[in-house]
Amino acid sequence: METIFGRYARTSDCGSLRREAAGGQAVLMGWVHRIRDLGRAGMFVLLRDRGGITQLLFQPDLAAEAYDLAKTLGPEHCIAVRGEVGARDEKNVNPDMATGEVEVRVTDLEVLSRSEVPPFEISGHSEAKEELRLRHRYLDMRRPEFQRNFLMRAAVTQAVRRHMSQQGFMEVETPFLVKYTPGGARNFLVPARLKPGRFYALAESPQIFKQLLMIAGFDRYFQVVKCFRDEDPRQDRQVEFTQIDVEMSFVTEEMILSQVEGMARVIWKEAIGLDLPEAFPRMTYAEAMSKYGTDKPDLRFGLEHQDITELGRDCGFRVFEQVAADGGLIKAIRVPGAAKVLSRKKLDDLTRFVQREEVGPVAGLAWAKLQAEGAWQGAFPKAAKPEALDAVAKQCSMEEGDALLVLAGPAVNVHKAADALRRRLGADFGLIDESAWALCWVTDFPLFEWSEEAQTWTSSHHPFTMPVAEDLDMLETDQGKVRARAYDLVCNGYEIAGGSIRIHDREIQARVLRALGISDQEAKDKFGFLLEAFKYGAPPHGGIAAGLDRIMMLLTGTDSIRDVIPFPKTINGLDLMTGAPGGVFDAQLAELHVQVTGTAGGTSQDADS
RNA sequence: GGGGUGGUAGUUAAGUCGGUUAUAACGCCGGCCUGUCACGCCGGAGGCCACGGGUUCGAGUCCCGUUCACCCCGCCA
Repeated sequence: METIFGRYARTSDCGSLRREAAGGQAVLMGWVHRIRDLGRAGMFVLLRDRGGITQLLFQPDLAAEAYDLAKTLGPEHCIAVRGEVGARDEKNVNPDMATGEVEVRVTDLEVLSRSEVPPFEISGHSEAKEELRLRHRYLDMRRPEFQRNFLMRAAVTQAVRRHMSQQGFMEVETPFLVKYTPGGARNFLVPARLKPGRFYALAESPQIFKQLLMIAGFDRYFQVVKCFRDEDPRQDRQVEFTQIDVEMSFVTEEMILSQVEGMARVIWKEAIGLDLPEAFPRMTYAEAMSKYGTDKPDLRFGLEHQDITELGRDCGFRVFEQVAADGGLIKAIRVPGAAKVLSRKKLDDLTRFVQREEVGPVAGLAWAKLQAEGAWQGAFPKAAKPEALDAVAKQCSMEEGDALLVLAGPAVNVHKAADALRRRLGADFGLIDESAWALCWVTDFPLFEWSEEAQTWTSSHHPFTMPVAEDLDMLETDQGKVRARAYDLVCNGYEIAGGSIRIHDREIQARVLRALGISDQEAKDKFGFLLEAFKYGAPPHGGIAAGLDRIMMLLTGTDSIRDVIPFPKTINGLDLMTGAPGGVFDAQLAELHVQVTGTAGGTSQDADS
């Protein structure tokens, strides 16, 4: 038997052979996916590589030596084979396989690398625990679904680069090691060996640099770039993640939004062949909060919130009257046709759910059912004045057989609880169209948020966000009402991009910084270089950053961004495969002039214990 | 920082009220099988019940702590 590797090149990958190839010679290399030994009939081996899976046939009559060697194969052995492509008989065709019409009748087999029995089945159907899969990430990534995800990601990234370049954007790299700036996300810190006692920060985004690129006259910039944020990871958040970062000069919101819509169309087309609409619907932040209780509403289903605070003010139902009097919020969700389905037990369950949402106190969950012939059921309708009840029913468009769920309490809590409740109901009642792509712009965010902790106004977006022109007068007087020229792109309940028009006017910038309680000296210390740059003819500019990981999570239909990041970290920020973050030796710390005090779980002395 | 769920064979899970030798499926190993495709049949091996304490005559099971994974809040665009 001839050796194969180094002597023959692969004739194709394992996903390419079709009936037309029958009769020809094939050389394939890949991993043993599955083995079916039928004794004297021969041995079927599924060979897998990035391209797909091909069935190999080993028979004693065909090639005794190859057959005997094949008997020693095990799962995940890496092999090379050579043989004739055979068309399968009609009755042996496997319609579920892309290569199901053929098989390779192997005459030569070379074992390139044997494999121990892997810790979990790559070809299997039962999912191993996440912990184990992350520890052996390179094995998990062998699975065809994973390879499909990453191939799609690569295709999307390429399509974005191609499209953006065609649109006149230039790709520019910005530094990761940057100056620490307080506010916003917590930074990872990197000690500067050459300047003892000083630290770099890992960039949480290229924000300031892309603005400087605009001042530099680059006009249109984009970058596919890693960002670092030392905050607790989540299903849709990692400490390091990838943004498609975009900035443009001489633009208005309209131009940026339409540019991003074009990019999104390219992405969806490339990834799943879908044509998104020319323009996406828009709603203001105020509308989103009012109807959905969140700034990233899932628009694949209804169940909008109704604000019935005014109707509750003098309705006869004590709880509501009290909340209205206290300046709280009352929100109702009409659940069509749910009067029967929402049993007492189910309602109790939902009550526990909204109170368990750790959203702060809400006054429980009131409910009302409209039965046949206008008969009401529930504590609220029983206590409420008839005219108040009618008004509520009218506003909520109640029909017979509907149920109404009502939350009352402090506005922030009610929004949060009603958002959670809406999503829960949507899922429970199967109202979510899983095949839908509900993209939507949310605009007119508040410029500032009050921070209880710091007892000061903070930027909702960042300090360089341009206020809406007609709100400028309120910068000194009514900061909470000032709207920002900021926008988010939301898809199916996930924020997938966010950006703003930036301030290019030094006077407005100074007023915003003052509103944030940042003194001139402080501003100079923190981002003096940017303010300095604004002195030299800064063009009007704005931009956006899209979360590539989240977009890929949605497009691949996976439920965590971990599934579209090759080497993700756990919820504790650990890399279970490499053991990062690991300890370091004292000598390294000494060189950095860094001392470690608290060493919970591992000392600095035994590196990588 | 807070709340929740979980960790039992290589894997996924079951394990009753605290009580004999800890089950099953898949995988693995050996054998059989002339067309399988999640092949099938027969047999076999495989366990520090996450870790550390405690209660008890006796702990996989109860209690306390630790740790890891996942979900949520805080945090984070």
